[in-house]
Amino acid sequence: MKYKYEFARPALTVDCVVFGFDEGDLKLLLIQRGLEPYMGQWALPGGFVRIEESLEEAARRELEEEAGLNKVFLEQLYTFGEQERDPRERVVTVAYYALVKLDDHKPRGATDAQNAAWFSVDDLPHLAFDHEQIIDVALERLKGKVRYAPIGFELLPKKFTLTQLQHLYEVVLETTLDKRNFRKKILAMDVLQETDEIEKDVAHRAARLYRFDEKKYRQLEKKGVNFVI
Amino acid sequence: MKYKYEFARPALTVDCVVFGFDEGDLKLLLIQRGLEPYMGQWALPGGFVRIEESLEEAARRELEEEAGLNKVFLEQLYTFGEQERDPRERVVTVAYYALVKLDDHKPRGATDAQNAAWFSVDDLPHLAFDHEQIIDVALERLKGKVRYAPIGFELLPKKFTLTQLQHLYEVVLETTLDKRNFRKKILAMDVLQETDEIEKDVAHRAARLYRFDEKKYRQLEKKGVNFVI
DNA sequence: TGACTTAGTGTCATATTTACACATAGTGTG
DNA sequence: CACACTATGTGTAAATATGACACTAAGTCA
Repeated sequence: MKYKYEFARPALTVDCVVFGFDEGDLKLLLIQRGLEPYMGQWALPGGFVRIEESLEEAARRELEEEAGLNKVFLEQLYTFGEQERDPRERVVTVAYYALVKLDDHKPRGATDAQNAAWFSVDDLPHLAFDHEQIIDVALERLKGKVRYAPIGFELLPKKFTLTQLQHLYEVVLETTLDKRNFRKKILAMDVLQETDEIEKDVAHRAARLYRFDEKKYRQLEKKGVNFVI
Repeated sequence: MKYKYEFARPALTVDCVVFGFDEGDLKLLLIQRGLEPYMGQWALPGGFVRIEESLEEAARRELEEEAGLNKVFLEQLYTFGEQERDPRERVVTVAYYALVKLDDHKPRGATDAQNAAWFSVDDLPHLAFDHEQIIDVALERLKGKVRYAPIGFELLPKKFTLTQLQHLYEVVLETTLDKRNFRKKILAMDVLQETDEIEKDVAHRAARLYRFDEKKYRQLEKKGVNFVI
């Protein structure tokens, strides 16, 4: 007990809501807890903030340590500080959400020191702490943000078909979109680069692959043109 | 030094960006610091989170203690946790923003134990800590939020003219709006209640006063109708 | 070769947004 | 008391954006 303070201090943690997208399904990366409390239960990856690291550094470190993820899209979500959110003591957690290209990070085997697995957002296990509530907030944020910022691309492979992109928006926004209107709109925004490649290994006509043209997007953004689905 | 922990813990504070609106000007409530560090400099109202209170409770307590404000619109903004943001030691702050009806809370005299004053957002003094950065984030948030949620009304008196409302939007969004189009749009949303009163003490034709009809807004919201300027 | 699956494409009706100007009401002044 | 001043309050038309809708084309597989 080396650290002494005049006033009681809450513990400070970070937790990460990691989104992936695969086969038309929005997924979350969860970790099976190896320690009490809630040992054996699924939870968001996260852990204590060290005194010498920033909050985002802590979140990135935990993602690396617990899930082998690095260089992902990461943004602060919300800070949860209710009294009873941790049964041990007062713990305040700064939640982040991450978007990862799922095929770069295939489900890790159950052989990991900590068990990590992807779950479909509409088939989640019961979670530790207030992590279900954190996920609800993250889903709302994702829904709100994806329409006005080109972050959906963070969930798709570098090259993707327009149909994949449309399905992503449909799943996140919990709606259906008209194919022709969707294509018209997204192509009119002029932020997609057509590649000369097409899908592989599909049992039907292969679709053209596109990539998100970030450079062009930055230029358009400067001009005040904005991205809206 | 009664509180002892195995690992070092950052101190945890809350800071509040308090917005007001007056005479066509967006204002911020600042406090002149009575203690080191940055003694005498202007800063956001805020302080340490007590171990037995939630984050929002802490923010509301500080608003009451330092500015005599209660029952204001308050929402979490962002959590700032960079190493060097406090010269004393590691301090993580959860920032909130508040919207207050300025005429309910007239500028307090310089006689307060702590000096509190309203400043126009485009004429701010140099601030303590990273508070200028926090304000930048708050302004962006306000700008983003005011268009899609009926929070602008929190900054106006209960009864207001359409011109006041328009000016508020113009100042927050840093743009100009067409009078006829603005009125058409806001009235078409059907969330304003016309009163039978008109402005007083103006040296020109007095404008009709309206009030925001929160009940009606909730109903429309349920139906999926949304508020967009 | 024929069945199957998904890709890819255009038009028209409707709704929304934008641009734009003048008569009216009330105050203050000479 | 009339005239200047200031801000209120109002409608229309053009341009743009959105939403509905169905068929041919390309490729796989049996």
